[in-house]
Amino acid sequence: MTKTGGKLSPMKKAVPTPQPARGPVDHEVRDQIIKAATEHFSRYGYEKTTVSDLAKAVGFSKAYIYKFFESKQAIGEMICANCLHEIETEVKAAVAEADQPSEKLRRMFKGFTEATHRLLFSDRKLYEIAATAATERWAAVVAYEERVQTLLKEILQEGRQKGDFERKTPLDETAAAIYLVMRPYFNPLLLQHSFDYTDMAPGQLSSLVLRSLSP
Amino acid sequence: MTKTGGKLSPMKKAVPTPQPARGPVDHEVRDQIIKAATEHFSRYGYEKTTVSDLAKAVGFSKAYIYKFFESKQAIGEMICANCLHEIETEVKAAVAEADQPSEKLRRMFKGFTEATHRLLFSDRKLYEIAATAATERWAAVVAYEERVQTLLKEILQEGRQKGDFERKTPLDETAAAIYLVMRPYFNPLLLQHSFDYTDMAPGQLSSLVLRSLSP
DNA sequence: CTAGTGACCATTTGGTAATATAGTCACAAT
DNA sequence: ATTGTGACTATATTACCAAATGGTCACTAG
Repeated sequence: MTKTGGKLSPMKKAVPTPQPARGPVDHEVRDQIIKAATEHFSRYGYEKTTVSDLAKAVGFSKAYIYKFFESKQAIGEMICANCLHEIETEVKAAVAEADQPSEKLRRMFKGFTEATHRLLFSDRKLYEIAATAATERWAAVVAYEERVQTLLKEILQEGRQKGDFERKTPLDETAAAIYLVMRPYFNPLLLQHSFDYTDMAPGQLSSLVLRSLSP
Repeated sequence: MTKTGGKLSPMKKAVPTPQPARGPVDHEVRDQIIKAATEHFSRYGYEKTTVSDLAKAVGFSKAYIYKFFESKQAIGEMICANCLHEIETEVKAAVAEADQPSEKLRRMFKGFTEATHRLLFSDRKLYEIAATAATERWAAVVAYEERVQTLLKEILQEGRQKGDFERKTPLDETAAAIYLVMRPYFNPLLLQHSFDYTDMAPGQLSSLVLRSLSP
Protein backbone atom coordinates (compact mmCIF):
# COMPACT_ATOMS: atom_id res chain seq x y z
CA MET A 1 0.00 0.00 0.00
CA THR A 2 1.41 3.34 -0.93
CA LYS A 3 -0.23 6.68 -0.41
CA THR A 4 -3.80 7.84 -0.52
CA GLY A 5 -5.08 9.62 -3.60
CA GLY A 6 -8.28 9.96 -5.57
CA LYS A 7 -8.44 9.11 -9.21
CA LEU A 8 -11.93 9.59 -10.49
CA SER A 9 -12.77 13.21 -11.17
CA PRO A 10 -16.38 13.87 -10.25
CA MET A 11 -16.96 16.79 -12.54
CA LYS A 12 -14.48 19.15 -14.09
CA LYS A 13 -14.78 22.87 -13.72
CA ALA A 14 -16.36 24.79 -16.52
CA VAL A 15 -14.03 26.39 -19.04
CA PRO A 16 -16.56 28.64 -20.75
CA THR A 17 -14.02 30.05 -23.23
CA PRO A 18 -15.14 33.67 -23.21
CA GLN A 19 -12.58 34.63 -25.88
CA PRO A 20 -14.41 36.18 -28.81
CA ALA A 21 -12.03 35.40 -31.66
CA ARG A 22 -8.63 36.26 -32.95
CA GLY A 23 -7.48 37.81 -36.20
CA PRO A 24 -9.77 38.44 -39.14
CA VAL A 25 -13.06 36.64 -38.65
CA ASP A 26 -13.79 36.35 -42.33
CA HIS A 27 -10.66 35.11 -43.97
CA GLU A 28 -9.85 32.43 -46.48
CA VAL A 29 -7.14 30.91 -44.33
CA ARG A 30 -9.50 30.58 -41.37
CA ASP A 31 -11.80 28.47 -43.49
CA GLN A 32 -8.90 26.39 -44.74
CA ILE A 33 -7.87 25.71 -41.17
CA ILE A 34 -11.39 24.69 -40.24
CA LYS A 35 -11.58 22.43 -43.26
CA ALA A 36 -8.25 20.80 -42.49
CA ALA A 37 -9.19 20.43 -38.83
CA THR A 38 -12.49 18.80 -39.72
CA GLU A 39 -10.73 16.26 -41.87
CA HIS A 40 -7.91 15.57 -39.47
CA PHE A 41 -10.03 15.45 -36.34
CA SER A 42 -12.53 13.08 -37.87
CA ARG A 43 -9.84 10.86 -39.37
CA TYR A 44 -7.22 10.78 -36.64
CA GLY A 45 -9.00 12.23 -33.65
CA TYR A 46 -8.63 15.46 -31.74
CA GLU A 47 -5.83 14.41 -29.43
CA LYS A 48 -3.77 12.72 -32.12
CA THR A 49 -3.90 15.72 -34.39
CA THR A 50 -1.23 18.29 -33.62
CA VAL A 51 -1.45 21.95 -34.48
CA SER A 52 1.63 21.42 -36.66
CA ASP A 53 -0.30 18.82 -38.62
CA LEU A 54 -2.97 21.37 -39.38
CA ALA A 55 -0.32 23.94 -40.28
CA LYS A 56 1.28 21.51 -42.70
CA ALA A 57 -2.10 20.69 -44.20
CA VAL A 58 -2.88 24.33 -45.00
CA GLY A 59 0.69 25.00 -46.07
CA PHE A 60 1.60 27.59 -43.47
CA SER A 61 3.64 27.59 -40.31
CA LYS A 62 2.20 26.65 -36.98
CA ALA A 63 2.59 30.20 -35.67
CA TYR A 64 0.25 31.46 -38.34
CA ILE A 65 -2.53 29.23 -37.10
CA TYR A 66 -2.40 31.15 -33.87
CA LYS A 67 -3.17 34.38 -35.71
CA PHE A 68 -6.62 32.96 -36.24
CA PHE A 69 -7.28 30.79 -33.23
CA GLU A 70 -6.65 31.40 -29.56
CA SER A 71 -5.76 27.76 -28.95
CA LYS A 72 -6.15 24.24 -30.21
CA GLN A 73 -9.29 23.98 -28.13
CA ALA A 74 -10.73 26.98 -29.93
CA ILE A 75 -10.34 25.06 -33.19
CA GLY A 76 -11.93 22.05 -31.56
CA GLU A 77 -14.82 24.22 -30.44
CA MET A 78 -15.43 25.24 -34.02
CA ILE A 79 -15.51 21.69 -35.29
CA CYS A 80 -17.62 20.60 -32.36
CA ALA A 81 -20.04 23.46 -32.84
CA ASN A 82 -20.44 22.51 -36.50
CA CYS A 83 -21.02 18.92 -35.57
CA LEU A 84 -23.65 19.80 -32.99
CA HIS A 85 -25.25 22.17 -35.42
CA GLU A 86 -25.58 19.40 -37.96
CA ILE A 87 -27.33 17.19 -35.47
CA GLU A 88 -29.61 20.02 -34.52
CA THR A 89 -30.49 20.81 -38.11
CA GLU A 90 -31.27 17.20 -38.85
CA VAL A 91 -33.49 16.87 -35.83
CA LYS A 92 -35.26 20.13 -36.50
CA ALA A 93 -36.02 18.96 -40.03
CA ALA A 94 -37.54 15.75 -38.71
CA VAL A 95 -39.55 17.69 -36.16
CA ALA A 96 -40.82 20.16 -38.75
CA GLU A 97 -42.21 17.30 -40.84
CA ALA A 98 -44.67 16.39 -38.12
CA ASP A 99 -47.92 18.28 -37.57
CA GLN A 100 -48.97 17.27 -34.10
CA PRO A 101 -46.91 18.47 -31.16
CA SER A 102 -46.91 15.00 -29.66
CA GLU A 103 -45.38 13.57 -32.79
CA LYS A 104 -42.87 16.44 -32.83
CA LEU A 105 -41.80 15.55 -29.33
CA ARG A 106 -41.41 11.92 -30.29
CA ARG A 107 -39.30 12.83 -33.29
CA MET A 108 -37.18 15.20 -31.29
CA PHE A 109 -36.38 12.52 -28.77
CA LYS A 110 -35.76 9.82 -31.32
CA GLY A 111 -33.79 12.14 -33.59
CA PHE A 112 -31.39 13.32 -30.93
CA THR A 113 -30.85 9.84 -29.60
CA GLU A 114 -30.09 8.39 -32.99
CA ALA A 115 -27.84 11.24 -34.04
CA THR A 116 -25.85 11.12 -30.83
CA HIS A 117 -25.70 7.36 -31.04
CA ARG A 118 -24.35 7.60 -34.56
CA LEU A 119 -21.73 10.04 -33.35
CA LEU A 120 -20.73 7.53 -30.74
CA PHE A 121 -20.31 4.45 -32.85
CA SER A 122 -19.83 5.63 -36.42
CA ASP A 123 -17.99 8.93 -36.15
CA ARG A 124 -15.88 7.59 -33.36
CA LYS A 125 -13.16 10.15 -33.81
CA LEU A 126 -15.48 13.11 -33.70
CA TYR A 127 -17.08 11.66 -30.63
CA GLU A 128 -13.79 12.17 -28.89
CA ILE A 129 -14.12 15.94 -29.28
CA ALA A 130 -17.75 15.91 -28.28
CA ALA A 131 -16.88 13.99 -25.13
CA THR A 132 -14.10 16.38 -24.23
CA ALA A 133 -16.35 19.31 -24.98
CA ALA A 134 -19.11 17.91 -22.81
CA THR A 135 -16.78 17.04 -19.94
CA GLU A 136 -15.16 20.46 -19.90
CA ARG A 137 -18.39 22.22 -20.74
CA TRP A 138 -17.08 24.11 -23.72
CA ALA A 139 -19.10 27.12 -24.79
CA ALA A 140 -20.32 25.30 -27.90
CA VAL A 141 -21.90 22.62 -25.75
CA VAL A 142 -23.54 25.03 -23.33
CA ALA A 143 -25.05 26.92 -26.25
CA TYR A 144 -26.20 23.67 -27.83
CA GLU A 145 -27.93 22.55 -24.68
CA GLU A 146 -29.70 25.86 -24.45
CA ARG A 147 -30.92 25.63 -28.02
CA VAL A 148 -32.19 22.13 -27.39
CA GLN A 149 -34.14 23.41 -24.41
CA THR A 150 -35.54 26.20 -26.52
CA LEU A 151 -36.71 23.76 -29.17
CA LEU A 152 -38.36 21.71 -26.47
CA LYS A 153 -40.14 24.73 -25.09
CA GLU A 154 -41.40 25.69 -28.53
CA ILE A 155 -42.93 22.27 -29.00
CA LEU A 156 -44.50 22.43 -25.57
CA GLN A 157 -45.88 25.91 -26.23
CA GLU A 158 -47.44 24.81 -29.46
CA GLY A 159 -48.94 21.78 -27.80
CA ARG A 160 -50.45 23.92 -25.08
CA GLN A 161 -51.88 26.39 -27.55
CA LYS A 162 -53.45 23.62 -29.57
CA GLY A 163 -54.89 22.17 -26.40
CA ASP A 164 -52.96 18.92 -26.83
CA PHE A 165 -50.93 19.38 -23.66
CA GLU A 166 -52.01 20.22 -20.12
CA ARG A 167 -51.50 23.83 -19.00
CA LYS A 168 -51.56 23.59 -15.22
CA THR A 169 -47.89 22.91 -14.59
CA PRO A 170 -45.65 25.93 -15.19
CA LEU A 171 -44.03 25.73 -18.61
CA ASP A 172 -40.53 26.13 -17.26
CA GLU A 173 -40.97 23.27 -14.82
CA THR A 174 -42.37 20.97 -17.46
CA ALA A 175 -39.60 21.86 -19.84
CA ALA A 176 -36.92 21.38 -17.21
CA ALA A 177 -38.25 17.98 -16.22
CA ILE A 178 -38.58 16.72 -19.77
CA TYR A 179 -35.13 18.01 -20.51
CA LEU A 180 -33.82 15.94 -17.63
CA VAL A 181 -35.54 12.90 -19.07
CA MET A 182 -33.98 13.43 -22.47
CA ARG A 183 -30.53 14.54 -21.36
CA PRO A 184 -29.01 11.07 -21.00
CA TYR A 185 -29.72 10.38 -24.65
CA PHE A 186 -28.16 13.33 -26.34
CA ASN A 187 -25.28 14.00 -24.04
CA PRO A 188 -22.48 11.81 -25.38
CA LEU A 189 -21.01 11.22 -21.95
CA LEU A 190 -24.27 9.87 -20.64
CA LEU A 191 -25.32 8.01 -23.76
CA GLN A 192 -22.09 6.07 -23.52
CA HIS A 193 -23.50 4.37 -20.45
CA SER A 194 -26.94 3.87 -21.91
CA PHE A 195 -25.94 1.99 -25.00
CA ASP A 196 -28.16 -0.94 -24.13
CA TYR A 197 -31.24 1.25 -24.00
CA THR A 198 -30.94 3.42 -27.10
CA ASP A 199 -33.38 1.28 -29.01
CA MET A 200 -36.18 1.25 -26.52
CA ALA A 201 -35.64 4.41 -24.52
CA PRO A 202 -36.81 7.11 -26.93
CA GLY A 203 -40.11 5.41 -27.57
CA GLN A 204 -40.82 4.39 -24.01
CA LEU A 205 -39.78 7.70 -22.54
CA SER A 206 -41.65 9.72 -25.14
CA SER A 207 -44.77 7.79 -24.25
CA LEU A 208 -44.25 8.41 -20.58
CA VAL A 209 -43.66 12.09 -21.14
CA LEU A 210 -46.71 12.38 -23.36
CA ARG A 211 -48.83 10.65 -20.74
CA SER A 212 -47.61 13.25 -18.26
CA LEU A 213 -48.59 15.98 -20.69
CA SER A 214 -52.13 14.83 -21.30
CA PRO A 215 -54.63 17.54 -20.34
CA MET B 1 0.97 12.89 -35.86
CA THR B 2 1.69 9.33 -34.96
CA LYS B 3 -0.56 6.38 -35.43
CA THR B 4 -4.30 5.97 -35.33
CA GLY B 5 -5.89 4.49 -32.24
CA GLY B 6 -9.03 4.94 -30.20
CA LYS B 7 -8.86 5.90 -26.57
CA LEU B 8 -12.36 6.24 -25.25
CA SER B 9 -13.97 2.91 -24.56
CA PRO B 10 -17.68 3.12 -25.35
CA MET B 11 -18.81 0.33 -23.08
CA LYS B 12 -16.85 -2.48 -21.59
CA LYS B 13 -17.91 -6.06 -22.01
CA ALA B 14 -19.86 -7.63 -19.22
CA VAL B 15 -17.91 -9.74 -16.76
CA PRO B 16 -20.85 -11.37 -15.00
CA THR B 17 -18.61 -13.33 -12.63
CA PRO B 18 -20.50 -16.62 -12.64
CA GLN B 19 -18.08 -18.17 -10.13
CA PRO B 20 -20.09 -19.40 -7.16
CA ALA B 21 -17.49 -19.19 -4.39
CA ARG B 22 -14.33 -20.84 -3.25
CA GLY B 23 -13.45 -22.64 -0.08
CA PRO B 24 -15.74 -22.90 2.92
CA VAL B 25 -18.58 -20.40 2.56
CA ASP B 26 -19.10 -20.04 6.27
CA HIS B 27 -15.75 -19.54 7.83
CA GLU B 28 -14.31 -17.17 10.38
CA VAL B 29 -11.41 -16.21 8.14
CA ARG B 30 -13.73 -15.31 5.30
CA ASP B 31 -15.46 -12.82 7.54
CA GLN B 32 -12.16 -11.41 8.69
CA ILE B 33 -11.12 -10.89 5.10
CA ILE B 34 -14.36 -9.11 4.31
CA LYS B 35 -13.98 -6.94 7.35
CA ALA B 36 -10.41 -6.04 6.50
CA ALA B 37 -11.36 -5.39 2.89
CA THR B 38 -14.20 -3.10 3.92
CA GLU B 39 -11.85 -1.04 6.04
CA HIS B 40 -9.04 -0.93 3.53
CA PHE B 41 -11.17 -0.30 0.48
CA SER B 42 -13.05 2.54 2.11
CA ARG B 43 -9.91 4.08 3.56
CA TYR B 44 -7.42 3.67 0.74
CA GLY B 45 -9.56 2.68 -2.22
CA TYR B 46 -9.98 -0.52 -4.16
CA GLU B 47 -7.10 -0.03 -6.56
CA LYS B 48 -4.63 1.12 -3.93
CA THR B 49 -5.33 -1.84 -1.71
CA THR B 50 -3.31 -4.92 -2.60
CA VAL B 51 -4.26 -8.45 -1.79
CA SER B 52 -1.10 -8.65 0.28
CA ASP B 53 -2.36 -5.73 2.37
CA LEU B 54 -5.47 -7.68 3.19
CA ALA B 55 -3.42 -10.77 3.96
CA LYS B 56 -1.25 -8.80 6.35
CA ALA B 57 -4.33 -7.31 8.00
CA VAL B 58 -5.83 -10.71 8.75
CA GLY B 59 -2.44 -12.15 9.68
CA PHE B 60 -2.19 -14.79 6.99
CA SER B 61 -0.33 -15.14 3.75
CA LYS B 62 -1.64 -13.86 0.46
CA ALA B 63 -2.06 -17.36 -0.87
CA TYR B 64 -4.51 -18.18 1.88
CA ILE B 65 -6.78 -15.40 0.77
CA TYR B 66 -7.19 -17.21 -2.50
CA LYS B 67 -8.55 -20.25 -0.68
CA PHE B 68 -11.61 -18.13 0.01
CA PHE B 69 -11.88 -15.80 -2.94
CA GLU B 70 -11.52 -16.45 -6.62
CA SER B 71 -9.88 -13.09 -7.22
CA LYS B 72 -9.46 -9.60 -5.89
CA GLN B 73 -12.55 -8.62 -7.87
CA ALA B 74 -14.53 -11.27 -6.03
CA ILE B 75 -13.64 -9.55 -2.77
CA GLY B 76 -14.61 -6.22 -4.31
CA GLU B 77 -17.95 -7.70 -5.32
CA MET B 78 -18.63 -8.63 -1.74
CA ILE B 79 -17.90 -5.16 -0.44
CA CYS B 80 -19.82 -3.59 -3.29
CA ALA B 81 -22.79 -5.82 -2.73
CA ASN B 82 -22.85 -4.87 0.94
CA CYS B 83 -22.64 -1.22 0.07
CA LEU B 84 -25.48 -1.46 -2.42
CA HIS B 85 -27.50 -3.44 0.06
CA GLU B 86 -27.09 -0.69 2.63
CA ILE B 87 -28.38 1.90 0.20
CA GLU B 88 -31.28 -0.33 -0.66
CA THR B 89 -32.19 -0.95 2.96
CA GLU B 90 -32.10 2.75 3.74
CA VAL B 91 -34.30 3.61 0.79
CA LYS B 92 -36.74 0.82 1.55
CA ALA B 93 -37.09 2.10 5.08
CA ALA B 94 -37.88 5.59 3.84
CA VAL B 95 -40.37 4.18 1.37
CA ALA B 96 -42.07 2.05 4.00
CA GLU B 97 -42.70 5.12 6.14
CA ALA B 98 -44.98 6.59 3.53
CA ASP B 99 -48.57 5.48 3.07
CA GLN B 100 -49.52 6.72 -0.32
CA PRO B 101 -47.88 5.11 -3.34
CA SER B 102 -47.18 8.53 -4.85
CA GLU B 103 -45.23 9.53 -1.77
CA LYS B 104 -43.44 6.19 -1.85
CA LEU B 105 -42.33 6.83 -5.37
CA ARG B 106 -41.09 10.28 -4.44
CA ARG B 107 -39.13 8.89 -1.52
CA MET B 108 -37.69 6.13 -3.59
CA PHE B 109 -36.41 8.57 -6.15
CA LYS B 110 -35.09 11.04 -3.61
CA GLY B 111 -33.60 8.33 -1.43
CA PHE B 112 -31.64 6.64 -4.18
CA THR B 113 -30.39 9.92 -5.53
CA GLU B 114 -29.18 11.14 -2.16
CA ALA B 115 -27.61 7.84 -1.21
CA THR B 116 -25.77 7.55 -4.50
CA HIS B 117 -24.77 11.18 -4.28
CA ARG B 118 -23.36 10.62 -0.82
CA LEU B 119 -21.43 7.65 -2.11
CA LEU B 120 -19.99 9.88 -4.76
CA PHE B 121 -18.79 12.76 -2.69
CA SER B 122 -18.48 11.48 0.88
CA ASP B 123 -17.48 7.87 0.54
CA ARG B 124 -15.24 8.68 -2.33
CA LYS B 125 -13.14 5.58 -1.93
CA LEU B 126 -16.08 3.22 -1.99
CA TYR B 127 -17.41 5.03 -4.99
CA GLU B 128 -14.37 3.85 -6.83
CA ILE B 129 -15.48 0.23 -6.45
CA ALA B 130 -19.06 1.07 -7.34
CA ALA B 131 -17.89 2.80 -10.49
CA THR B 132 -15.73 -0.13 -11.51
CA ALA B 133 -18.55 -2.49 -10.68
CA ALA B 134 -21.02 -0.49 -12.74
CA THR B 135 -18.63 -0.14 -15.69
CA GLU B 136 -17.82 -3.81 -15.79
CA ARG B 137 -21.32 -4.83 -14.85
CA TRP B 138 -20.37 -7.02 -11.92
CA ALA B 139 -22.98 -9.50 -10.81
CA ALA B 140 -23.66 -7.49 -7.64
CA VAL B 141 -24.68 -4.50 -9.73
CA VAL B 142 -26.88 -6.44 -12.07
CA ALA B 143 -28.67 -7.98 -9.12
CA TYR B 144 -29.03 -4.58 -7.47
CA GLU B 145 -30.57 -3.06 -10.56
CA GLU B 146 -33.03 -5.89 -10.72
CA ARG B 147 -34.04 -5.43 -7.10
CA VAL B 148 -34.53 -1.72 -7.68
CA GLN B 149 -36.81 -2.51 -10.58
CA THR B 150 -38.73 -4.93 -8.43
CA LEU B 151 -39.23 -2.33 -5.73
CA LEU B 152 -40.46 0.07 -8.36
CA LYS B 153 -42.94 -2.46 -9.67
CA GLU B 154 -44.23 -3.14 -6.19
CA ILE B 155 -44.95 0.53 -5.65
CA LEU B 156 -46.64 0.75 -9.03
CA GLN B 157 -48.74 -2.31 -8.30
CA GLU B 158 -49.90 -0.93 -5.02
CA GLY B 159 -50.74 2.40 -6.62
CA ARG B 160 -52.79 0.65 -9.26
CA GLN B 161 -54.65 -1.45 -6.75
CA LYS B 162 -55.46 1.61 -4.68
CA GLY B 163 -56.66 3.37 -7.79
CA ASP B 164 -54.04 6.09 -7.45
CA PHE B 165 -52.29 5.19 -10.69
CA GLU B 166 -53.66 4.62 -14.17
CA ARG B 167 -54.04 1.01 -15.30
CA LYS B 168 -54.18 1.29 -19.08
CA THR B 169 -50.48 1.12 -19.84
CA PRO B 170 -48.94 -2.34 -19.33
CA LEU B 171 -47.20 -2.52 -15.99
CA ASP B 172 -43.93 -3.68 -17.48
CA GLU B 173 -43.82 -0.80 -19.89
CA THR B 174 -44.56 1.76 -17.20
CA ALA B 175 -41.97 0.25 -14.92
CA ALA B 176 -39.35 0.13 -17.65
CA ALA B 177 -39.93 3.75 -18.59
CA ILE B 178 -39.82 5.03 -15.03
CA TYR B 179 -36.72 2.99 -14.43
CA LEU B 180 -35.10 4.73 -17.37
CA VAL B 181 -36.03 8.07 -15.87
CA MET B 182 -34.49 7.19 -12.53
CA ARG B 183 -31.44 5.36 -13.78
CA PRO B 184 -29.19 8.41 -14.20
CA TYR B 185 -29.59 9.18 -10.53
CA PHE B 186 -28.67 5.95 -8.90
CA ASN B 187 -26.11 4.68 -11.30
CA PRO B 188 -22.85 6.17 -10.04
CA LEU B 189 -21.39 6.43 -13.53
CA LEU B 190 -24.32 8.49 -14.73
CA LEU B 191 -24.81 10.52 -11.59
CA GLN B 192 -21.25 11.70 -11.95
CA HIS B 193 -22.34 13.67 -14.98
CA SER B 194 -25.53 14.94 -13.40
CA PHE B 195 -24.02 16.53 -10.35
CA ASP B 196 -25.56 19.89 -11.15
CA TYR B 197 -29.04 18.43 -11.16
CA THR B 198 -29.11 16.23 -8.07
CA ASP B 199 -30.95 18.87 -6.07
CA MET B 200 -33.76 19.54 -8.47
CA ALA B 201 -34.00 16.35 -10.45
CA PRO B 202 -35.66 13.96 -8.00
CA GLY B 203 -38.48 16.37 -7.23
CA GLN B 204 -39.08 17.53 -10.76
CA LEU B 205 -38.85 14.08 -12.25
CA SER B 206 -41.03 12.52 -9.59
CA SER B 207 -43.67 15.11 -10.36
CA LEU B 208 -43.44 14.40 -14.05
CA VAL B 209 -43.65 10.67 -13.49
CA LEU B 210 -46.62 11.06 -11.16
CA ARG B 211 -48.40 13.23 -13.71
CA SER B 212 -47.88 10.44 -16.23
CA LEU B 213 -49.36 7.98 -13.75
CA SER B 214 -52.53 9.90 -13.01
CA PRO B 215 -55.61 7.82 -13.86
C1' DC C 1 -7.41 -34.72 5.61
C1' DT C 2 -7.26 -29.38 6.83
C1' DA C 3 -4.78 -25.14 7.60
C1' DG C 4 -1.30 -22.58 5.83
C1' DT C 5 2.79 -20.80 3.10
C1' DG C 6 7.22 -19.40 0.35
C1' DA C 7 8.70 -19.34 -4.06
C1' DC C 8 7.43 -18.49 -8.45
C1' DC C 9 5.46 -16.37 -13.02
C1' DA C 10 3.05 -13.18 -16.17
C1' DT C 11 1.18 -8.65 -16.20
C1' DT C 12 0.70 -4.03 -14.38
C1' DT C 13 2.30 -0.22 -12.50
C1' DG C 14 5.65 3.57 -11.11
C1' DG C 15 9.30 6.43 -11.92
C1' DT C 16 12.24 8.82 -15.00
C1' DA C 17 14.77 10.57 -18.81
C1' DA C 18 14.04 11.84 -23.60
C1' DT C 19 10.94 13.54 -26.87
C1' DA C 20 6.99 16.06 -28.72
C1' DT C 21 3.65 19.51 -28.44
C1' DA C 22 1.05 23.89 -27.40
C1' DG C 23 1.70 28.35 -27.43
C1' DT C 24 4.64 33.01 -27.77
C1' DC C 25 7.47 36.51 -29.71
C1' DA C 26 10.55 39.23 -32.10
C1' DC C 27 11.23 39.99 -36.48
C1' DA C 28 11.22 39.81 -41.92
C1' DA C 29 8.91 40.59 -46.31
C1' DT C 30 5.38 42.67 -48.80
C1' DA D 1 -0.67 47.78 -42.03
C1' DT D 2 -0.89 42.67 -43.45
C1' DT D 3 1.10 38.23 -44.20
C1' DG D 4 4.11 35.16 -42.61
C1' DT D 5 7.93 32.66 -40.00
C1' DG D 6 12.02 30.32 -37.26
C1' DA D 7 13.56 29.98 -32.93
C1' DC D 8 12.32 29.53 -28.24
C1' DT D 9 10.12 27.89 -23.62
C1' DA D 10 7.19 25.46 -20.52
C1' DT D 11 4.38 21.78 -20.25
C1' DA D 12 2.62 17.27 -21.66
C1' DT D 13 3.46 12.77 -23.67
C1' DT D 14 6.15 8.79 -24.72
C1' DA D 15 9.42 5.10 -24.15
C1' DC D 16 11.72 2.46 -21.29
C1' DC D 17 13.07 -0.35 -17.43
C1' DA D 18 12.75 -1.66 -12.52
C1' DA D 19 9.56 -2.68 -8.94
C1' DA D 20 5.13 -4.17 -7.45
C1' DT D 21 1.01 -6.87 -7.90
C1' DG D 22 -2.49 -10.55 -8.97
C1' DG D 23 -2.66 -15.13 -9.02
C1' DT D 24 -0.92 -20.28 -8.83
C1' DC D 25 1.15 -24.36 -7.02
C1' DA D 26 3.84 -27.67 -4.95
C1' DC D 27 4.77 -28.35 -0.59
C1' DT D 28 5.05 -28.57 4.88
C1' DA D 29 2.95 -29.01 9.60
C1' DG D 30 -0.20 -30.98 12.34
